[in-house]
Amino acid sequence: MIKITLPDKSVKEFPKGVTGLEIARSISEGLARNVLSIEVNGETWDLDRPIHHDARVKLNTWDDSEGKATMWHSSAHLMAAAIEELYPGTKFGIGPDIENGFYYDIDLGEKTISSKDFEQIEQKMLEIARRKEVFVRTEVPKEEALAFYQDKGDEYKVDLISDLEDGTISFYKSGKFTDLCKGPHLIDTGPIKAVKLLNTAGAYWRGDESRKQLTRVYGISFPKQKMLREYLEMLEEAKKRDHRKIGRELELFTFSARVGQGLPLWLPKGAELRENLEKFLKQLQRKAGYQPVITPHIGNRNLYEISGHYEKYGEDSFRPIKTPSEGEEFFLKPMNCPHHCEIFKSRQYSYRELPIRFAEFGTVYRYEQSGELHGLTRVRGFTQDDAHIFCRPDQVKEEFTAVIDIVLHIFRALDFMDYSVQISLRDPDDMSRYIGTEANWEKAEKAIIEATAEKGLKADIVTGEAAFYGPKLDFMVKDALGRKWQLGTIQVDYNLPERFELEYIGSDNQKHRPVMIHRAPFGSMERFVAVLIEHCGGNFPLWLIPDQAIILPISEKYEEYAKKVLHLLKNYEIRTLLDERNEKTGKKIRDAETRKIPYMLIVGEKEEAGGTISVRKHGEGDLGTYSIDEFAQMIHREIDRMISAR
RNA sequence: GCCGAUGUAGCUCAGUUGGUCAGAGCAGCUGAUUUGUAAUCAGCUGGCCGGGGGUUCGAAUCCCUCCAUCGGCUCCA
Repeated sequence: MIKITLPDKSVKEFPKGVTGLEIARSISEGLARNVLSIEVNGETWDLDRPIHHDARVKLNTWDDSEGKATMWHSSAHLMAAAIEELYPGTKFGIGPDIENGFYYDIDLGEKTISSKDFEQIEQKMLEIARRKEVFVRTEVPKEEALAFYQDKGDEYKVDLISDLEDGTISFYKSGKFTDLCKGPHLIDTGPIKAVKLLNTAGAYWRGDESRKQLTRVYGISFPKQKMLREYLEMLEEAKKRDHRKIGRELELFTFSARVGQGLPLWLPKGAELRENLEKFLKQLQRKAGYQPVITPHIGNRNLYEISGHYEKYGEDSFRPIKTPSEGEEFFLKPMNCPHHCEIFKSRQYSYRELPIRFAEFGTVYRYEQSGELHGLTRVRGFTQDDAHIFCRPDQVKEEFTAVIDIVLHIFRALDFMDYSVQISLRDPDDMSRYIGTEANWEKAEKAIIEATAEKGLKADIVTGEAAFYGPKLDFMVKDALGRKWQLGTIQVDYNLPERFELEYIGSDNQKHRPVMIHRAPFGSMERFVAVLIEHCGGNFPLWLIPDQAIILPISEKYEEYAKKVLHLLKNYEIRTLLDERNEKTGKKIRDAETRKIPYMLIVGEKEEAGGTISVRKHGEGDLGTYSIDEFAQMIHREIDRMISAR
């Protein structure tokens, strides 16, 4: 007998060799019907794999992410099986489960596959699923596995197996389809009741641009048809929050092919929104001891040779601008730091003056590959809410944590609580990608890790994601469709101060090298606004929104009174519009609701007589009658509540 | 940049196999209406069917090419 410990700490005895399915059945028939995989001492196993030793186990159902993963991984095999039947000769790459569903990378040779073919594949998948094909695990020696795929002519699998360690290699077979796979899988294809292929994409073999591009087919599956329907509805809902759609509807920004792709044009409402954000941060920065600086949009080639940007990005970036007679070369600035370094160099600093904090909403231009551009989140010209802190080595941690505080303050003010934090370190196996010494990198990475821990932030540590001059702490947020974007970033840099030979005079009257902290709490205004739009669905916080209120006169008769109210509210610094159109009140309300204006102020006979306004709140409805003063106080209180740190 | 898809009025979309196919709703303009918490009525304007080239007696529709957009891949200072 062996002892099996369940998640609730209860211990049950089973005969040696008991399987997950048998454990589930011993608990209840219902669980046995719904269980998808089992975790044995933290490792996910097939339900029919015998357990020979005492173990902690957890039974995974659809409600566990591990259960979904098992389902989706098996669904990837199911899709591959369907594709192999429909398109004989297809070669298969990899087919994992992902956060929402699964994909399989396939090579169809001369054939192509597109969304038109999806239905046929889905039908075939369901047909196979209904047969309840059992997933059979077999283990074979490496040579045998290689021979199998060499025979089949599938060079991708051969490539995969060649990289595996010698020994036995596991295969899973269900029906006619056999696949190299370490598992685990469902018992059989039965639980897969609903499938939907979502899209296709080109994907380089092993993520390497220089290798062949395979066709990646994305799909998702569910144990119930209803769940699929709900998932598709959810996707539709998410599309409604897409910043590109809302940006157009609310007239925030646009693009023009004539101006150039990836170059956003901010419309008046969008510009006002952005200015409100900038004002907010400028105020915060002034309090935190930042000094504004302003630098030009281009810089001499020499500047970027010193910073290392030229070597790193010169060839892949915009071409230089040349002066006609002197033959000088200038680049559109890709970053503000080199300019700020030169500002620091413009005079001598004492250790007593540090830290020096230079802040600039600096617009930068980067060549992004055309296929990478995406609304406001990935553009070729954007404005960073940039600042560079030049400090003494002993001030790094304190300055770093102070920046974290600013980022978190902003996130709170915008009710932006669903973010993740990532520490990006260098790739120790490929130091050629970076500038600077080992010792400097170690110091910088240590500073970030310690400061982050001190602030109690739970950060994922990712190697190989650092900037070329230093490690980063990034704040990431998901968009409406679940894609992750980097917003705020804080970077510790020992390298650029060396390259620019930055110095300050220490208490010992000697020259010392400062440390630089690069930081941008929003990241870029463009990307931040994009994510903000999707976060609030265009219903911006009251303090930020361009138009806070709109006056809706019942008829032309009350226009004079409406103008008086408008004047009063403007004196209260409430951003107010007046709808003077010759329309019925219902229409004006509908339009104001569509424009997502927070407050609608209806004025007619009653209001004019009493010197009041009828207040309707966006998305909520009639709030009743207020005096102008009362309303103004209410607005200001609401705003204060939002922007004061909670 | 690569793979795949898409491109018809400002916006959202119809347009059958190439042959009155240049359409609708909203928006806009002009009038009428003087309006009380999500759409008042009527009339009108508006499109080189993304650009260019080709096939054809004839192209929004088929082919090539360029541009832009969308979904991924790669990249992201």
